[in-house]
Amino acid sequence: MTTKEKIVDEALTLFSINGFKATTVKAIADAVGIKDSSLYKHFSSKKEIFDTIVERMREKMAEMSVEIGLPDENDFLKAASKYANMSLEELQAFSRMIFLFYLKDDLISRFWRLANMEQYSDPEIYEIYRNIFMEESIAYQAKLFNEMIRQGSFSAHDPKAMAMNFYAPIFFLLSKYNGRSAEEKEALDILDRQVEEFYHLYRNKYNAS
Amino acid sequence: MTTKEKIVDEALTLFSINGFKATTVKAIADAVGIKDSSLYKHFSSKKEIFDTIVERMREKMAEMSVEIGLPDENDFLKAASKYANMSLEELQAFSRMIFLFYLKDDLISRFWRLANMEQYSDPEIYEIYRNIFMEESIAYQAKLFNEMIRQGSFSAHDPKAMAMNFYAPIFFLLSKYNGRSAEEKEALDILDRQVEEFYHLYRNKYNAS
DNA sequence: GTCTATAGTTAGATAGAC
DNA sequence: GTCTATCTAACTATAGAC
Repeated sequence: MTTKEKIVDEALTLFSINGFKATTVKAIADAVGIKDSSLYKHFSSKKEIFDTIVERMREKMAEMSVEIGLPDENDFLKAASKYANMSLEELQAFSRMIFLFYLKDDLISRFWRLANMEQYSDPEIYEIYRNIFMEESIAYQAKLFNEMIRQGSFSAHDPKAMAMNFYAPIFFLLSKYNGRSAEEKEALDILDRQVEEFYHLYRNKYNAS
Repeated sequence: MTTKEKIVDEALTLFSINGFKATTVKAIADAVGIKDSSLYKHFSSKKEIFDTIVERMREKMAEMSVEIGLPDENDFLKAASKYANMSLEELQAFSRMIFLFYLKDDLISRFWRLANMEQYSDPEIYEIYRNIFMEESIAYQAKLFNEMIRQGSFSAHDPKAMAMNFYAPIFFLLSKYNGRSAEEKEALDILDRQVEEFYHLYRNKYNAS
C-alpha cells in the first residue's frame, strides 16, 4: 500500500468515528506514521482527502452490484426464476449475504458511518447515502418481488411493501450493529428469524418446497 | 424564552446540522443574538451546553411514554384490549402518531440527528440513541403484539419479528425523512401502505371487523 | 448580563533544508 | 517525499468596563 493509499485508508477510519471536522490532519498523519506537513505532498488539503474517499466510494458502488451477484436490469426474468424456488435456508443465506456485505466490507461500513454523520450538512453526501443505502436496495427488491409474484413464487402483495418488509429490518440491523463486529452473531440471529417470518408470510403455499 | 433557553435551543439546531465539533460557540451566539463572550455568563463551556441538551432529552423521554398515550407496564391487558379491535384506519392513525411524534417534535427530531452523528465517538450518546430509537420501541411493541396474539386479535406469529416488521419501516422512514418536512406527505403515503400490508398479513380473519 | 479586548491554544497549510 | 520551522486564521475561554 502506497503512502497515499494509507492516508486515504486511515483518514476514512478516523472520519468514520469522529466525523470530518473533528478529525485533524495531524491525527491522520500520526496514524499513517508521518508528519502532518508531509501529508501535503500527497494531498493539497484535508477536503481533498475526503473528496478522494467519496470518489473511491462511487467507483466501489459501480462494482458492487456485480460483486454481490445481483443480476443487472436486462435479465430480470432469469433472476426472478433463479430466486423463485428458494428454500427458507437459501433465502436466509441470500439476506445474510446482503447484510454481511454492507456490515463487513471495510470500505462500505466505514463509509456508511461517515456518510451517516455528514449527510445533514453536506447535500452531496446526503444524496449518495440515500441512494446507496435506501433507494437502490428497495427499488431493486421491489422489482424482483414483483417479477416473482408474476411467476407465482410469492403470493400477490404490494411489491413495494414487500421490499420494505424485507429491507427495512436489514437497514435497522445495519444501523444498529455497524461498527459492532463483536455483536455480529446476535445480529445474524435476529436477521434469520426475520427472514423466516418473511418467508412464511409471503411464500406461496402452492409452490413451496 | 430566557437567553439561557434560547442558547440551548439554537445550539441544538446547529449541533443537529453540523455536529458538536463543527459548531462554533460564535455561531451559537450569533444565532441567539449576543456576543460569544456573553454566552459564558450562562454556560461555562460548549460541552456544558451539549450536556444540558442531553439532560433535557432524558427528561423528555421520561414524559414521552405518557404524552404519546402509550400505556405503562402495569396494564398491558387493558392496552392490548384497547388496540385489539382496531380497524385498518385506526392502526394507520396509531402508526402515524408514532411516526409524526418522532419526525415533527422539534426536540426529538433534532436530537435524533445529533445523536445519530455523535454515536460513533460518544459511548453515552450511543447508549441513549440505541435505547430511545431502537430497543425501547421494539421491546414495547413485541410485548403488545404478544398480548394481542394471546387475546386472539392477531394470528400466531413470533411477536419480536412482528414488532420488527411494524417498527423497522417506521425507523427506515424516520432515517430517510428526518429534517425533510417538505417530503412529509410522501413519507406518510409510504407508511400508510406499509401499515395496510402489515394489517392484512397479521390481522386474524376470524376477529376482523 | 451584555459588551470590547485579548489571552492561550490548536488547526490547516506553506517554505525550505535534506 | 520526509522532516523542522513557521505562518495565519480560527476557536475556546477569560478579564474587566459598563
